[in-house]
Amino acid sequence: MFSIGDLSRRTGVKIPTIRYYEQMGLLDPPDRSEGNQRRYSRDGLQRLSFIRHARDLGFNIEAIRELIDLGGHPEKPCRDADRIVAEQLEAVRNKIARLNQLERELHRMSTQCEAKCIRDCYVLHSLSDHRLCDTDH
Amino acid sequence: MFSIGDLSRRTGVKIPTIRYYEQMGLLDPPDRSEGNQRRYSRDGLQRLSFIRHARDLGFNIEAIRELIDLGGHPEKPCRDADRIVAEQLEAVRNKIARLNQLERELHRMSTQCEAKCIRDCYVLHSLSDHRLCDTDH
DNA sequence: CTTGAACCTCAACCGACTAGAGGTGTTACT
DNA sequence: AGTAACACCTCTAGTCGGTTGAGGTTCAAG
Repeated sequence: MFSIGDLSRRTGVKIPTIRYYEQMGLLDPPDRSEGNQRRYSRDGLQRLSFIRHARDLGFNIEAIRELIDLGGHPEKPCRDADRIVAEQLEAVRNKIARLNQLERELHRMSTQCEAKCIRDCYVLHSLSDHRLCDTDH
Repeated sequence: MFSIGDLSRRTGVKIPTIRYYEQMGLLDPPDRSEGNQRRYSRDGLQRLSFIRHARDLGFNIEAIRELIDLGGHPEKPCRDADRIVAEQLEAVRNKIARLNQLERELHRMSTQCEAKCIRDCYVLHSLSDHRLCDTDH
């Protein structure tokens, strides 16, 4: 049996976050000690590791709930799990594309300013005037 | 003079968001009509465009506040503006690096699963077992 | 003068936590 | 058995950057 602190140390998930996951229904309410403290089984630990890993990969709480549900129905086709991952992959790729645009724009801003004072600062001018931008955003 | 709706249409910033920016001190409280409705000058419109552009580039409210303050002191050196942009550029690059890792991992998950049902689904197995990952996250 | 769209304020909500107050349980050591 | 230190409990409120809705007022066209 593990205390909430044990789980926290083993998974790297902070204690209040573990309680939050319980409240959100991602973790089943564990047994309690005589003094009402949470006592987790090895299953509870594995479940939390799963959640941690999924969060690290950027899945939101709702998606994780779905993935957990799927895990409870081993006979079902894994089409749904594939779909959830595919959606997440697309979301990540979109973010990357967007951030690459921003990176170019910011890099351009930071290298083109040769002014000595704010009055002529390229940074502030390009923030004020969209036409100085490369990409449309 | 522009109404808040005019500003919204011209900048693409939603009306409650404009009021929120005012509350956050990014926009000066504008004049009001007889009936207490906001009436913006061309300056107000430009200020909001500036904010919109900076938000699009990912600057947070605090950074935008700093940039606006800098704009009010044209004689100062633009070192501070450069620093803010450089910080943002680094933050964006870090996010990109992280998302590229996730992209690889998710892509691997989504292509390696050839199972027909959840029991053998590679997706769920790799979420459960960190050792199946390429990168450390 | 009326109608309907646009506007006002205020409060609550979103996601995914984090922080703090005020109180109780557990454990190691004497 | 007592005590000190630390871990844990619940509950509330705060974070960021907004969004949503209720309930009421003003504006502009016909």
